[in-house]
Amino acid sequence: MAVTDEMVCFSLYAASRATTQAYRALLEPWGLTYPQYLVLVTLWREGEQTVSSLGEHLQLDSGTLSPLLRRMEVSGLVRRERRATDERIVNVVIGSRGTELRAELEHIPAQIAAGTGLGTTEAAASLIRTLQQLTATMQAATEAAAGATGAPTGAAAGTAGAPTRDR
Amino acid sequence: MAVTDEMVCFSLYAASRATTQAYRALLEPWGLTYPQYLVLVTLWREGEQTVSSLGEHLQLDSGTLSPLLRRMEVSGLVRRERRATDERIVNVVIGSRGTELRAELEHIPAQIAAGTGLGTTEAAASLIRTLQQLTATMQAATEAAAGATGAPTGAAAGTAGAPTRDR
DNA sequence: GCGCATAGAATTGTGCACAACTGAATTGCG
DNA sequence: CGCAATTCAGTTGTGCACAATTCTATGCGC
Repeated sequence: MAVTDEMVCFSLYAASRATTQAYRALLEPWGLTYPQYLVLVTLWREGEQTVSSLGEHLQLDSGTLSPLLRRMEVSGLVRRERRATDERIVNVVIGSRGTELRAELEHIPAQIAAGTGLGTTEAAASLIRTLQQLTATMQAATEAAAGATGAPTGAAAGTAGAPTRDR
Repeated sequence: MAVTDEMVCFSLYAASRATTQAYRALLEPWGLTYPQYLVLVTLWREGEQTVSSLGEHLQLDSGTLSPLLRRMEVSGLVRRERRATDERIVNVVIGSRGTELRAELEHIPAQIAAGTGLGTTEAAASLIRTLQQLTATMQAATEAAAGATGAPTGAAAGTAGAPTRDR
């Protein structure tokens, strides 16, 4: 039923803010935000990244990442270096402070795990699957809607409205 | 396992942004944001609210609601009236434009429902229960951490506003 | 009545998100 | 080669979130 589905969205919205809040409390001693923490974790696990590849991992665009990475560079968490062979690309590398924090923040995942209240790994895995499927479906729906809005006359438009994005 | 629980948090974060995005696409013709839509729905369903009671419903504080309601008042979506018997309290009432939109936005829940990809009402209800429990647990954990000022390394010493440089 | 504590909303300041745009570098095609 | 199309990061502008603070009105004790 429609109203129930809207409640799903609100519950997501509330739960997301509650978890971000939990991270905020845990990360506050280091002056880190949750998105900054996500960048660090990505670099620790995957190594050097471009701004775009970070954006794919975290599903964020340069409008969000650029200022975020600038702040992280100022505090020595990361370094940004233009790639010599292609000056358009910026490589994001873990910084000295970022390396230090890897050990200091080791306890965070366990603290979060304790806070979720999800007893079994299976429950968590199941929730992840549901959420990922929801995310994918919603993104597809959004793109479909974007193509349909704007009240196009339906005629003309031989120019193939979709900007052909391959992922 | 700890890493899995962190993935739950990231999935929540991603799913929340994906659903907000879907609402953005649907609400864009009316220039509404998702939080603004939530305020309208609350007023339609519950009637006149104070800023505080709205905050309880949506789990938002006055720092978020005050500017949001000011913008909504400018566009005639709501009205704000200081209560005569207690000038501290501001009653938020649906505005003329807000009343009009009730009919115009009637289709939104169904469109969202179509986008969730959650087949049965039971699946949605189950997800809602899981998310609400997660929200409650995380909020409790956050409050507990705030009270204890956790920081297991013995460091801590907030110094909020002075990011990094805690040595 | 007076003073102080408290409640409720608004303000200030920071940091995401995100749409739209800019600007530089590179690629591709004639 | 020459140049238009594309790619990538950054910038601009708006609107949440949220901590911390401020401002006003009310309540309470004396």
